[in-house]
Amino acid sequence: MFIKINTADATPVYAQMMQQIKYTIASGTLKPGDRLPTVRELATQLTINPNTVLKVYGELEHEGIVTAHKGKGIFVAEGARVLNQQDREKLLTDRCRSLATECIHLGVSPSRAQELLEKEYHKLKDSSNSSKSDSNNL
Amino acid sequence: MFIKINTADATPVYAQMMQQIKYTIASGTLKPGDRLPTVRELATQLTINPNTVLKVYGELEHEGIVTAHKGKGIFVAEGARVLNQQDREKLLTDRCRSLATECIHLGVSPSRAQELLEKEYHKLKDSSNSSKSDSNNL
Amino acid sequence: MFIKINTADATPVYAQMMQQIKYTIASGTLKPGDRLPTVRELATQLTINPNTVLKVYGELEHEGIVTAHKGKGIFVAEGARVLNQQDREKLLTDRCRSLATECIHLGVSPSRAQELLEKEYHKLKDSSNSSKSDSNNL
Amino acid sequence: MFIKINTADATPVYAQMMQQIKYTIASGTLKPGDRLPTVRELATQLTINPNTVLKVYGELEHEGIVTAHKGKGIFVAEGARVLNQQDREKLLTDRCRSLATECIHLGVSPSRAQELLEKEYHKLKDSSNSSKSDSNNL
DNA sequence: GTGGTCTAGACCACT
DNA sequence: GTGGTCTAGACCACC
Repeated sequence: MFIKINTADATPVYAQMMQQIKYTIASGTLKPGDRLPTVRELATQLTINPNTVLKVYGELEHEGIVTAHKGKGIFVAEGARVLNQQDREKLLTDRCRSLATECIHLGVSPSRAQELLEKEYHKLKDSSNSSKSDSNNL
Repeated sequence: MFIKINTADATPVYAQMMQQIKYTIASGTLKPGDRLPTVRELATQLTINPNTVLKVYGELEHEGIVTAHKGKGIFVAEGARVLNQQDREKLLTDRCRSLATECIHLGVSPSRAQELLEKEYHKLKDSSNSSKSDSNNL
Repeated sequence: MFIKINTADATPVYAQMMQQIKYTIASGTLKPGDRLPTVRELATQLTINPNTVLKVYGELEHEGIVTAHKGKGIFVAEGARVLNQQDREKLLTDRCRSLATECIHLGVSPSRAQELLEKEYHKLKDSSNSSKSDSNNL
Repeated sequence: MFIKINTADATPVYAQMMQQIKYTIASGTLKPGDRLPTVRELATQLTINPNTVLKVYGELEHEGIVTAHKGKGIFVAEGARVLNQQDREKLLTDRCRSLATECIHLGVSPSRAQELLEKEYHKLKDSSNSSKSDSNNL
């Protein structure tokens, strides 16, 4: 699979996994209805505890990104949107504030960040629309 | 003052602080020999526990990025590395990709994120300019 | 504390706890800002594992009913509403369907259930408005 | 047919089924000697695994509520207890209190819940009446 | 064999 | 001493 864990990073393992799974789905590498690796598969592959994977999948299910079916597996949700406009704005604002903070510390102009954001966004969109040339864009 | 803690982020407070201080030094905004805020200043300003700040400074000193001088304060070490523009862009690109991922999952347009980014950036800038009585400019 | 776990019940321990904590808050026995028992307290008192309590508190935080502060404790949230209208309706409809199902099986008219619902609702509301006579209404 | 499974509920499928069958018998809707649906019927109708139904019937037989006759089917046991009106109200009151609790946390008026309750009740009734070709009336 | 609950206990982040 | 992450492993519900 596609996940890399950096245990040296202070970011919790489960948070790293969530970010990367979200990315994989956003990029179209995994599409609605697709089955994700089983809890045990991911756990053994990443040499982490199954409970950690379980937590990740639980959180993703809470966010409406995947749905679990006992005895069957975990699947990418059919595009269900869960958060309302207000919550979305709040979440996004948090993220943007963090990014703005980094711009300041790195001494990079926000317009450059905006360019990069747009570029990355369209990369993701393009790769999710074309099922074939995924590998180029990762 | 430029440090902003995002409690919504899963990243621990101390890690956020370290990253931001490192970046500020890496960008050249803080130069070798510059004095950092005292433990007490930072703690009261960010409304966090002094022990947390102490830990951050201890860790930074351990990494050779700052050096403590008893009774004087904490200073940026002489050997502190400054990243070039390319390195900084690479770091920023990672963050922008994460943000783009969130945009897709939240179903929000990138232009909205760009607006928010700009808004948050200027908010941060304004708040740092208006606090002229800060003892230093970290 | 106020929680009773029935291990004979097929309902998971964590679900029983959530229901009862929600009830305690809804009834006003616990008010916004009040501190809940610590993870370890609840765990030892109910002779269950701290992780189970942690899961309960985590879920409640997800639902916006409590907020956690590291090193301080867990507190009843200040009345934050998280779900949007659509999600609320969905959740409530599920609950009503379950209740309707029980009415049918028990051979009780829905109007009787409606009466009981109204009665219980006002009991909760009354007990949350009057801080003094709580014990009577439990 | 009267059994409805609510997958959103944390209560396991088999437990929901057992409760509903017990209640139907307790209310006198199903009387001693009445025949229950076959395992296969119930499984296909509720789109669940036959093993789950098998387990439910096995458990009910173990509790002495039904008796299996090879080649004939499953029947309500002669000694099955019928609850009086008061017992049934007590059960229902518990559920109504839970629903009232949810109303408060969701910030929804009880009258809205009452509407939904009525709506769901009639939906269930209609669906059970329209399925005349069901082999029995559980 | 799949996801999910629960236990037991180590270790970390923060006050 | 607080909540939170992670591990290790048993057992259950469901397919």
